[in-house]
Amino acid sequence: MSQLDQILEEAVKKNENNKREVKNPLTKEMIQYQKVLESQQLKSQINQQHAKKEVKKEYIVIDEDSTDIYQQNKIQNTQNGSQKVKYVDILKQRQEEINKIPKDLFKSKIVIFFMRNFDLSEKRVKIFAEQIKNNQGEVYFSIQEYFEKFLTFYDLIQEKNKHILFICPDNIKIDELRKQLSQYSLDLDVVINKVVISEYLVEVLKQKKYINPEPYYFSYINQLAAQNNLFHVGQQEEINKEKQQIKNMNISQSQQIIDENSKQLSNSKVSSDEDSIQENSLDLECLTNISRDILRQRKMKQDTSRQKAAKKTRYLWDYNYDSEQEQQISEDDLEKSQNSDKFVSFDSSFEQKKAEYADQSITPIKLDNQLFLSKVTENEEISGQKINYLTSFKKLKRSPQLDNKNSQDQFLFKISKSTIKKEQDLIQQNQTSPSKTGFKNKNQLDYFEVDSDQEIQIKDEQKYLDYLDEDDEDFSKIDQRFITELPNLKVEAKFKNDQQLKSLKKKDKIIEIISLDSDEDEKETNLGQQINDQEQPKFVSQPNIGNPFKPFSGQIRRERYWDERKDHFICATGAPKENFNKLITEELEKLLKIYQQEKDIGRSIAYRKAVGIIKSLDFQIKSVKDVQKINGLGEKTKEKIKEILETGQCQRAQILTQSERNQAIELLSQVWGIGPSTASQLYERNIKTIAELRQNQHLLNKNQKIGLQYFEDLVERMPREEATLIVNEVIKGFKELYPEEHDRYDIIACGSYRRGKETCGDVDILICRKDGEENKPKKLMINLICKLEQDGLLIEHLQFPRPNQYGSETYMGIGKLKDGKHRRIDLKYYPKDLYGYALLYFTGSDYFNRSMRLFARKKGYSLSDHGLYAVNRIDNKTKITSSLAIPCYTEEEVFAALNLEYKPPYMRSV
DNA sequence: CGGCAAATACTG
DNA sequence: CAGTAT
DNA sequence: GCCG
Repeated sequence: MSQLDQILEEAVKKNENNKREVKNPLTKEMIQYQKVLESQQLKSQINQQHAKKEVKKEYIVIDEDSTDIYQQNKIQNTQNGSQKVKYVDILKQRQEEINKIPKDLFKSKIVIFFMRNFDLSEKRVKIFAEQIKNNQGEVYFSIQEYFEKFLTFYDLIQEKNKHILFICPDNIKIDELRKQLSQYSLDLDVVINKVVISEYLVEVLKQKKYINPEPYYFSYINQLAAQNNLFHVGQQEEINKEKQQIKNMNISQSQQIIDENSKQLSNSKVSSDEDSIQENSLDLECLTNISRDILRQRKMKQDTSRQKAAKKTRYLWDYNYDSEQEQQISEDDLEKSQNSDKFVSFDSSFEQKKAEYADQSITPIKLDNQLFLSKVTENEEISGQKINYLTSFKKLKRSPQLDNKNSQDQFLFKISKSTIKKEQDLIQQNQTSPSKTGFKNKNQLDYFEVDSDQEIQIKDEQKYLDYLDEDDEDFSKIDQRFITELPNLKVEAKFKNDQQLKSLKKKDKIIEIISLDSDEDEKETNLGQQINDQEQPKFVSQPNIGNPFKPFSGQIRRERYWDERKDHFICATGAPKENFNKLITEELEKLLKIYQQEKDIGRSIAYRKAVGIIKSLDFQIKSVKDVQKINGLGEKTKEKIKEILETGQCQRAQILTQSERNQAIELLSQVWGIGPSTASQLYERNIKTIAELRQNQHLLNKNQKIGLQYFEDLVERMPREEATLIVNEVIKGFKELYPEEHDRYDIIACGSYRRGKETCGDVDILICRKDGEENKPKKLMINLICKLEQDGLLIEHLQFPRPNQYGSETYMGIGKLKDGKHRRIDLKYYPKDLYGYALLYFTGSDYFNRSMRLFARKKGYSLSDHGLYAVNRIDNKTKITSSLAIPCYTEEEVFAALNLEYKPPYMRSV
């Protein structure tokens, strides 16, 4: 039995377990059909892999002449003679392709290329430029170059009405573009419809309606990929035929095909003994692909059910979520409601694309990412050059044409041969895949233990590692197994004792239900107690398990390295109760606010950090020398501190806050739903005060209008006592709603309230099951909200809870006590597994969270309100996450997992 | 020079 | 899908 | 703006 069959069978079994399979024989046939399809796919993949071996040098031209590779290979190939034609063809093809673009597109136009990080090859740009010049157009290779030709302002005015076409790389950051343009007093929003992204030039042109939407063009890179059989271009009919054939078969026939295929599979394995490792690794790749497919299918199912739920919620939302009415909603109603203008369409973009292309008799191309990547990466040794293939891969992924929302996680990562071997041994030993359903006994976990002497050297992976600034430590040896997505490698955990295993089992509901120990039965603490200002509610106490992931020496070293340096992070030091440098932080916060408004992310982060650092000091700064050596405060900041110490204020801050524009923007962005961008847009329209805004409400959306309506109340911070009253009101409502179950839930006010502040901007209320069980009454949140609305607490709803993939729900609204003012109220429900993470997150402060997350990141984890995951970051945008979070049931455990000292909430006000 | 926390929802 | 807001 |  091949490994494929095992996986498939497992998937089928899982289906059975999940009661998805009906006894209807049709379903069985469908599964069988699926199996056949998959095995066919496998076969074709293998064939392609074999074919790949023979023609190796074809794919080198991905990034043609931007590097020397092209030249090198050109020479090689010229000597070789055989492949020369290929390159000539490509050049020709490129010319042809460009010729297809309507000539008058560039006629008499000014064309500016953004050459920074350009992803069009120089040759192609030259051809473009030539063509433009032939059409009486003007070409510039930077905005600067364009503006340099003007001697006087008068000259510039003359140009005003000319049409400028910007061509820029598709990886250019929109902010950068904006910045560049603003240097020349050009507003991005005005020119944006003249910006053309290079790689999908024609696609974009089509979308922007510059040219007729004729399907004559596929972007170059796609063609290249198509040449190399990476797409199924034009094969769709054949595939459909084949599919139809398989569908018409009966089970025994299809079984034959499966058998045949698996025979071929095993034959191909035996045939080349000398290359056995590679062959087997091939197998593993296929396995990965297929298991990923299965995962994807499962995810899609989840998605649809989630979409349904979302639709429903939306329906309820727009019909005042009458719970009686809800029961009567029929599928038809939902369908109708979805089609009405009122509702957002949930169609994925790929489906839309498909529909768009339907009348043009084009089948949208689906990119086989894995295959593509594997082909591309294979060439890295030949090239001998450092090319970021992953980036080019991502470009493909981002393509509007190919984009498919469900195609995330389709990366293929190299696994070292030794790892693969270990993996194979494991599979042979166990015969079953210890994937998520695995962990049948403790022994199975033990194999994950890696002796530090057996450290595996991996050179290939080096370039993928983004490990930091290291002189003394070589982190490149970290074993990639830690992050691999192969089903049986998903989690690599080693457990010190039974307790850890138990808690993980419990968390993931892995298999059997564990009989609860006496110590866990005891807890009945804090049930329904009133929130006490000082004493924090305790979750059912769990053994402090620390971090069960103790993977490899490289990772251990990495963690140690950062542990030694953790005093650079605020989350490790915390803030004293008192702020000794109020004057300084206040002034710096003014600057911070302004930079935030101006969207200067860099500076605002720097100032946020500086403010955090100063808040964390437990002494008063008397001279600059006191802060001389602190990491994070640079020259400029120190200058400003000096100025504040001497004059009591920062001149720059004063000047900036006094400007009318900044004042207006600050005022306007205090309205809930209006941020700096909207505020500055409003300012451009000459709206400077709330009264003026009230007269121009047509410019606002629903939530912004609500925010504006209660503006005067909402800008005020409420006293702590009022927040307590609101929380009590919510608890009271919850008790009345669920008289029997209420004491199983913790209802905690987080945010600045929990940090012990005297005033609160809003009330954050976290609802979480505390007795370790997890079966939430359906519609808990909706019911609670309705109830609170009936009680007169909630006045307006800003955001209604919707189900998300983690099972958490968030509600945002505006409430009011009798005789009180309107206040912002957030209600959040989190499943019990996320209790610690959620509490940590909503307690803040924002900078404390950032600092802690950054620390986690440096150590090789990813921290969010959904868990602490072991991750590997391939580049800054791509990360691979272990599928299981490190189980932390309380805040303390999160701190412990990161080897940080626990900080009580009042110390987190940085 | 590139990065700076992470994730979600809504809008147009 | 980018942008905005939280 | 600061860091590496």
